[in-house]
Amino acid sequence: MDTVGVHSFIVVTRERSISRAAQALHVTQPTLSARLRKLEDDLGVTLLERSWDGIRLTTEGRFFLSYSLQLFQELEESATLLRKRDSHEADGPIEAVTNARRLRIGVESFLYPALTRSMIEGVQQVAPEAECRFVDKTSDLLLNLIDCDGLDLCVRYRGAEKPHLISRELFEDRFVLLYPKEGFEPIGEDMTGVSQLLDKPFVLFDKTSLLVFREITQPAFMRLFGTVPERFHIVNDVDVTLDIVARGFGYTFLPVVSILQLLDEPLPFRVVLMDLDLLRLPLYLTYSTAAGGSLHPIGDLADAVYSRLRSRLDTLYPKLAAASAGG
Amino acid sequence: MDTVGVHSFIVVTRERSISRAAQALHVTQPTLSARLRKLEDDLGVTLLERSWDGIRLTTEGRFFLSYSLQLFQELEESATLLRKRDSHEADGPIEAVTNARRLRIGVESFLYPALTRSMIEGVQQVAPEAECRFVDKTSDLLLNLIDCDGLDLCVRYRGAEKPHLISRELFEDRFVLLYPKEGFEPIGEDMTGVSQLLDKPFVLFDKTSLLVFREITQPAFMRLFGTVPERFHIVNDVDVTLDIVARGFGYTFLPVVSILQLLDEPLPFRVVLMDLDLLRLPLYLTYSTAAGGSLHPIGDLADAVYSRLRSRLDTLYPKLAAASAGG
DNA sequence: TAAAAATACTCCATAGGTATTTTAT
DNA sequence: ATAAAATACCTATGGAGTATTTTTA
Repeated sequence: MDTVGVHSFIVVTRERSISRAAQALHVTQPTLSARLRKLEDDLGVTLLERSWDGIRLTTEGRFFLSYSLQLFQELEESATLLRKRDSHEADGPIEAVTNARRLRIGVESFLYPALTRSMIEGVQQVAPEAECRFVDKTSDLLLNLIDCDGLDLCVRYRGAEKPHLISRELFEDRFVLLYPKEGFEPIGEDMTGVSQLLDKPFVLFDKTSLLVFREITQPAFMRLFGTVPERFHIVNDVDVTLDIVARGFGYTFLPVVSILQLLDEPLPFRVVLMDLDLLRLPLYLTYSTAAGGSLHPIGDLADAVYSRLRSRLDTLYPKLAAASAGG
Repeated sequence: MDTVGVHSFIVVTRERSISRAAQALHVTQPTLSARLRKLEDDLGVTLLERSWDGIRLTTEGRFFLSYSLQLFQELEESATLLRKRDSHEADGPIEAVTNARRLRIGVESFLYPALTRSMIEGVQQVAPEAECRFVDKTSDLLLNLIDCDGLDLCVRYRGAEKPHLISRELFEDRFVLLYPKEGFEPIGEDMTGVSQLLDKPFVLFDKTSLLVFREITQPAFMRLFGTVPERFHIVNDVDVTLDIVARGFGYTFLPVVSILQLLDEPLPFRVVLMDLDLLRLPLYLTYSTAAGGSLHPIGDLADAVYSRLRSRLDTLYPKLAAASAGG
């Protein structure tokens, strides 16, 4: 698959016609038709419904469009920045990003609001002069990054066995069901009355990774309800996910750890710890002993971050019990 | 540029050798060398330093790697999901994402924590039964999305004049300089004493868009300091940016609006409103009157969201004055 | 001399163009 | 009849392979 195909698709979508898009792209209409067909063949799906008066997006086309736009924009941006740097028009920020001495730290997106603060504290303690980069990504992407030496240290679900990687288990994460205080009967530990939730939309946390949904959430739905919810809100931020539930606009379930930062105050929603085996995920601190990390005392650093995280995570269940009782 | 090139680059990075990567990819070594050369030619920069014992990433290579991994992962994921859906292995979540009736709302990343709650309130008031999708993206990407009918409504910097788009100005955003309470002399409104900050790293909020840095932050640095900071922390979340400053680990400047959600309590850092013309950005509510939106009363919805946002934004300067005086 | 990468050269797949046909109103 | 998209066909670029050379420890 090439970028001209993706770009063509984007322009066709914007112009709402292949012929018009062909003009905009300065290619002939058959050429553009062929590009689109090739893109569809590569993906194995139909993206556009062709008709005499232009085109319409199919369901698959709508889905792929959001990816395409982001993808293309990121590619364009990185290429632009690289070229500008090459011609000495830009420097500061790229130098900063690619600085080989920088300590690069990744956190699983679900846990970013909950755990990043503790990690900063650990770094400050051991390496107060270090420059840092903090990113939140899916666990899979974090593994790829650390494997390619694009990351020094990360917190992610599931361990990683590689020669140059060290993983230490932090916690066995479980899931909690979150639903609004108003408008629902309390749901028991055994999930009695859970079906009343199906009237509201499920709030799906989706940081460009619906695969997580498929692997974890979907089987859980089948066990809980025997079906998948009909209505969804979709959000790409944990805090907004929680906000929506607190406002009574939907319900959700999330890893327990991802609500850790809220447990010091009364919770604005109801919480039930879900006792399903398939919703248990080991959480690891993984760090790299490869080239990039060697400029910092990466072992000491991992120790400091580990102990900060552990002491924070140790407060989770006591706080959760208190918060549940209080609410 | 094609995906095999990017994928080749990723594997070479992981294997740390072209020959070994060639084996892993089941192609010959010259083929892989050619792919890499083509990728470098396309980008106009050298990504790898070749040597007898393998390869090393250049500065540009390190920079491009982080983009590549994300890019490739997103592409793979979208392709996988599309194919699974096509073979009826998956449905729920993709149906949900692509549901044509869904109300799709975007917010500029800088302002996501500050404004999303008000937008949810507006939607709940007018369309309590709607299913929603909330995303945070850069202003540029939001414009592309709404232009391709991938979004119904968004809050973004700068207006947008297109036949099917309506824009209403919400606010003229300004920037605030944020620095730790401990370890610094107070900085005046006229920026006296600002140079003491150069000892600490600047905290750069970077949601995959260093272009924002180049356009806005860099000229501001030149005006403030006559130079660009030497040290940077890089973070892709506004809340973590604020955390780092609060902990005395660096300083930053941000749009005023992006700290709105903190102004109800005493601020954990010091704040100075920056009086530079180049740091004034009009903020707009933009919505689409094209196909997608027509299933909702999009005009009414925009009105409700607009008035919620306006009343929230009206509290900003009074609260900021109170918070600054209190700190 | 051994391992890694680059170069030279051939072959074939395919992307792009022009001209034409099909489809729907 | 018209506007949009698909099809047929030709050409030229370029990506993949094999065989060989260069580089450096």
